[in-house]
Amino acid sequence: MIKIKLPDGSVKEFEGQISGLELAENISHNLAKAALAVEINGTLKDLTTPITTDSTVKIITAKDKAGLEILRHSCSHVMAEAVKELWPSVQVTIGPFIEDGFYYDFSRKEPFTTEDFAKIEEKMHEIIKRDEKITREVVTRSEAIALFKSRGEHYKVEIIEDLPPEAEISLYKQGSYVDLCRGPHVPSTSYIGDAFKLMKVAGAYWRGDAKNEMLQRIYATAWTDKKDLKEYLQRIEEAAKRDHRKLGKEMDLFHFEPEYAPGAVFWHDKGYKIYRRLIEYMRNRQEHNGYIEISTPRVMDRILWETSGHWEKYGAHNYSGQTEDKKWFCIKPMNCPGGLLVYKQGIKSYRDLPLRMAEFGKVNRYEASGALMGLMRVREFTQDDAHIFCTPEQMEEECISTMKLIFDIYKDFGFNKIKIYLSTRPEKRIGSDEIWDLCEKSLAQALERHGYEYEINEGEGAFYGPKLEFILRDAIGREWQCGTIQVDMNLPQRFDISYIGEDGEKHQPVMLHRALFGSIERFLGILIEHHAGHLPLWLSPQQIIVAPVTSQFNDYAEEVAQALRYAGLTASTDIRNEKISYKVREHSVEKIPVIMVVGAKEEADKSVTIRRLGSDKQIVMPLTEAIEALKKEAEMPHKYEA
RNA sequence: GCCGACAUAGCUCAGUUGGUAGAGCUACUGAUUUGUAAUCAGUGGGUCCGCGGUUCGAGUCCGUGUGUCGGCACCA
Repeated sequence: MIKIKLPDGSVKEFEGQISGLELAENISHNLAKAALAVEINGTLKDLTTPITTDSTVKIITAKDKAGLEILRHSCSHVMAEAVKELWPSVQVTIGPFIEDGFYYDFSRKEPFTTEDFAKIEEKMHEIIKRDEKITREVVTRSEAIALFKSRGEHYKVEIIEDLPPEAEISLYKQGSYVDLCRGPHVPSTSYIGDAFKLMKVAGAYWRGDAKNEMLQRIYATAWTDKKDLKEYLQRIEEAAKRDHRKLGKEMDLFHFEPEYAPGAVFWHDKGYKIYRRLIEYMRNRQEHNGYIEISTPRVMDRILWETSGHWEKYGAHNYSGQTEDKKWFCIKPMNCPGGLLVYKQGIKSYRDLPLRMAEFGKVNRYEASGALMGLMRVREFTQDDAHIFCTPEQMEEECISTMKLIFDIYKDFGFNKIKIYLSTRPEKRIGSDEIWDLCEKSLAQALERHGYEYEINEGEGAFYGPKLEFILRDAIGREWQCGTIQVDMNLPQRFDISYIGEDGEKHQPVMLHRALFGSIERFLGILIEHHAGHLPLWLSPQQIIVAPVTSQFNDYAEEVAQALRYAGLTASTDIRNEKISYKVREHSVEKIPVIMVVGAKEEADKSVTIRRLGSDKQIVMPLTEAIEALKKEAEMPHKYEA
């Protein structure tokens, strides 16, 4: 007699062992039809797995996140089977589910083409129609190795050989296809349905290591039904419409010169206005949070980065060169040495700490050519950098207040969902383990004491210290890493900085590196995509266009624009001899937030007709009222008067 | 950097099996005085990414360099 507890709290009793499928059938016929897998005491298993002891059991369907993931994983096996049927000499490697779908990495000399996609998809539909049973089998290590060797699957053999000795080795079979896999999977191929699509082929290193061979990765998306698939494809289209590279051109914000300055931004008037506005905002917030601001040279002797350790680790990614006097200069790739040199001016007392030293520093890094991506990844960018020098006792409080500032600032830009990662010591690092222990512990403590949820990124810290990373989620659900706080006890040591403590003795301060936007360029790109170009009024470089209906009202249009400008708003007139619909269209494409149309009526009663970007409603109101409302809306959040 | 695709007018793109480059928008000129996402007509506009090769002949084929895009690796 075994007892099975179900998610609704009810308990069912059975004479002997029972499989997930039989259990589902026992609950309801519909559930049995929808069942894909089963969760036994918190572990996902195949539907056919026998339940032999008292257990808590949940039947997994495509409605569960886990169900959809299993479906995708099974679909990746079907794709691999299709590829093997079409090109038997191709070797398979790994094929996990991912967000929105799955991929499979293949080893094959000839590149896969998009024409191959149609063939593969057709074969997959065929396999699904065959409704091949998917079965699990546990084998010994030597049996598994022999099997995959005989099939010429050398990557699989390598995976098995690297498995820990105690690992259970399971095979999943469907038709003539066998894969090494932990599972679970759907019971047979027909469960997968037809809501999948091969998306793209890309290179990927075997085991994620650039030293290894490059495989061909086929990405695909898979859903429970066609409707979800269609929605997903529309989501991708929507994301393409928001692409900041496309919008940047349409809004005339910036351009690149791939020939002369790859990865460096040429800011146009409007783009630079936003850029300056972001700095103005951040400067304002920092000044009111006890920061001072400095500016240090962009070109300095490379000795500084040899001292910091950056040269050894990143030398090849720096811009540097020798001058006539045989010195090696380096365009700064980060601002820290500059800040440290400013700190070293004069003697610091414990009374001077915490010393929060900000710098909007332009830095250059020779990023790998393949890493460049619009404003998101560039070779020349501006950090909203700051270095906080403090005593070890102040460290936690400084981390907390910086975090509070970060969340508050992101809120002003419309980002409310923020993830935190704690990145710990990497393999290649400087400093003793004792220092690392202390730094990591204090960051974790700061987070936990104040109830922040976070995840750990093992080994992803900077080479001089652990870091907190702040990831924000945009309007269409994409995640971007922006802010960071890094605890550093190594550079203070290397640059030999100190303060005089209450005891009259010299002590070494802790250095926190922090950036909130991260890079102004990148943050601006994220903002464009987040708002799909519809920037809030306070960030818009051109807030208002006043368009007269005919040239008869040019004077009144100018009068309106003048009044708006007096109120501190950015307003221009469009007195071109064009139809009003033409002007509306053009300024809408340029993402101008407010279009004011003026004609006889408006001139007569000193009013304006307002059309807001993204709406086709027309609102008539007195000019004075409009100015007051827009002036209020255009105020920078958290603006403090000096 | 690696794998793959791509590079044609200011922009978006077409260009057959190799035969001497085209559309729409933009710009310019003129007409039109217009009430909320493209008024009409005319005129301009090209190192077909660079270099080399094959060929009687290359935007088209081959090699190479540069860059862009999609990923991977990297991200102080």
